Amino acid sequence: MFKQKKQQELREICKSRGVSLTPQRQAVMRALAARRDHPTADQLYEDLCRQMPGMSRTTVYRVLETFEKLGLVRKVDSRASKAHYDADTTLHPHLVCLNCGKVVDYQDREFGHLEPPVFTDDGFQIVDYAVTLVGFCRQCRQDPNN
Amino acid sequence: MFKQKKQQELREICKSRGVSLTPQRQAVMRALAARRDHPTADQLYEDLCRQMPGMSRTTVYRVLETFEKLGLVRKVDSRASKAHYDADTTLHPHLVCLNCGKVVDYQDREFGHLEPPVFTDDGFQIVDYAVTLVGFCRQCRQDPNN
DNA sequence: TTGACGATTGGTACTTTATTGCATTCGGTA
DNA sequence: TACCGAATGCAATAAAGTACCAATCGTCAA
Repeated sequence: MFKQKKQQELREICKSRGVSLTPQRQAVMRALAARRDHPTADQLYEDLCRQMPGMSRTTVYRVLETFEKLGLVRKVDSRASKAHYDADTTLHPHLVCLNCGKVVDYQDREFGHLEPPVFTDDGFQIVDYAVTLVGFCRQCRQDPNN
Repeated sequence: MFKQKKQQELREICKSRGVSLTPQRQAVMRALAARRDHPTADQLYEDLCRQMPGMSRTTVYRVLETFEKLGLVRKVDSRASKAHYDADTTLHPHLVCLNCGKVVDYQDREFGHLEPPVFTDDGFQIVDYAVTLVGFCRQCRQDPNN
């Protein structure tokens, strides 16, 4: 199961990078990996408050930032003015709903596979890319008021 | 010239959609179309303050929102937690710098041209998509402190 | 197993980005 | 040129994210 795998990876990375394996970090990873969508820091904070009273919003933001640096999670590109996080760091396309802002995986993980150059003519170094499909999720098409 | 073309388009769209052609709207369009990168609302506001004292930040936000609804501008997808705007509404890939956050066009406008389905198996309706190349611009590679 | 040390956390305050409400002013039409 | 609804400016507020610092915790060596 993905959730277990990520907990395992978290333990290994913490160990090898000399970073503490705190209950908060484990909880954030568990909460993120448990979701099939790609939540914002605040959405995760809400999940975590229930499971772990006393959890601080600041900590959630910081843990996610740390995870990003460790390569354990990724920020998802979207038009929305807030960061969405994905525990699956392999390259794959996302769907973003224009109505509710939800971010989920696109079924065909190979869709939009590209091979950008390492450098552009301008000297811009490309290290990553994202393919984002934008539209309206089924729920929002049925009931546009969320 | 692109700037002139967009001013023209603004006049036409305002007329046909029964929306006022205010000096503020013209100024925002001029300021946005004049830039080769894709600025945030606040960056535009700063440009505009110089050209048009008394211009309000709120107005810039509202005008951009209106333009988006009218199809005159687009928000650019990015990992950053703020909205970047592009006056070129045709589909083309962007480069985003991870260091300074700058958003610019990728030279090869045909790169990453895709044909996503109109509906996914989940019933998600796809109306648009974005290809974003992520990395480090030349300036930031030479001087990572901005 | 314990003690010490540096890393991490929680809380608060603050910044940045964006939105809302409302009185005033303005653009477009008659 | 006067009217009317739309748009603006200002101030207040909301939402998203960051900085600071004292208190606490996880890790490692003894």
